[in-house]
Amino acid sequence: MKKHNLPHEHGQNVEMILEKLPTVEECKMVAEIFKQISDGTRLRILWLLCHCEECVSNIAAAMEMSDPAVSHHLKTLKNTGLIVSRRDGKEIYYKLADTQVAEYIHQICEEIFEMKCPLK
Amino acid sequence: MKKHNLPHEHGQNVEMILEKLPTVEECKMVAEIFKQISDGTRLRILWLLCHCEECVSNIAAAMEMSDPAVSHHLKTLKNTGLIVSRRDGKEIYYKLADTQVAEYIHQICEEIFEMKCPLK
DNA sequence: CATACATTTAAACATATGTTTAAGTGTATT
DNA sequence: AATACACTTAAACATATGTTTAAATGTATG
Repeated sequence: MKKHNLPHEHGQNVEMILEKLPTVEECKMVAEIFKQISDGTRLRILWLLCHCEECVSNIAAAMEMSDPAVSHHLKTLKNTGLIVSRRDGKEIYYKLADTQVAEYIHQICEEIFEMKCPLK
Repeated sequence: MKKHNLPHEHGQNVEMILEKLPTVEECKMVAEIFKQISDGTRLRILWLLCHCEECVSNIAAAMEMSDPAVSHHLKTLKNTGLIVSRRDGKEIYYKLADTQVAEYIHQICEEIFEMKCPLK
């Protein structure tokens, strides 16, 4: 239980809150997940993979982006464990991972898009 | 309704899904929100402001960071509308904004920390 | 086994991001 | 009005990130 020496003392009980403050390491880990959907392109790719399994060329075509650019994003999404891949012949298919975190991010995507675009 | 000419045709009905694909602009907007919690430091600051209203010096002390660094993050959080500020004398207090999106991000923070740290 | 296709890797680049240091602004106190 | 305090701004910097182009890898097909 670390003692936080705050320069100012106001009425509130901040010490108690600071005891529950997540550590720098915890925050880094969690932020890493959100970093995946902090880029418009990658969020869009992830949205697609939340709704179907697709190969790289098709994802690239849907995004109107180059294959290497898409491949790069797929790699980071995969490294974070949000998506998985399988090879079938010449093609490699990507889709959302079947994990608690991935499903949670999926849910967040659905909800936040509804929130920002209430007319749809 | 745009026609997406995909290079490959697999069994699934991707066209129907692509019609619902959020636009580049929508994704950029939404990603901008997640960008706020895609940095460990900023996520930690936001966590704190989800739980109390505090002045810059105290936030900086709690984070063990310099005032300007914290001030910079507060500015971007404020620009995105996730936090608000008020001056009281010499000090400026920041806290979570009272909006649907801010409350939603708050909720996400709580849940994801529980998810990543099930022992707490 | 040579060729074409699907994807990844690597190098190069431009841009964005987070932090520091120093200077500037605004508010209270004497 | 001079000083101290709280905070912001600006400049400078290092690092990270996203994209392109070209080359490399892996897989199927004639």
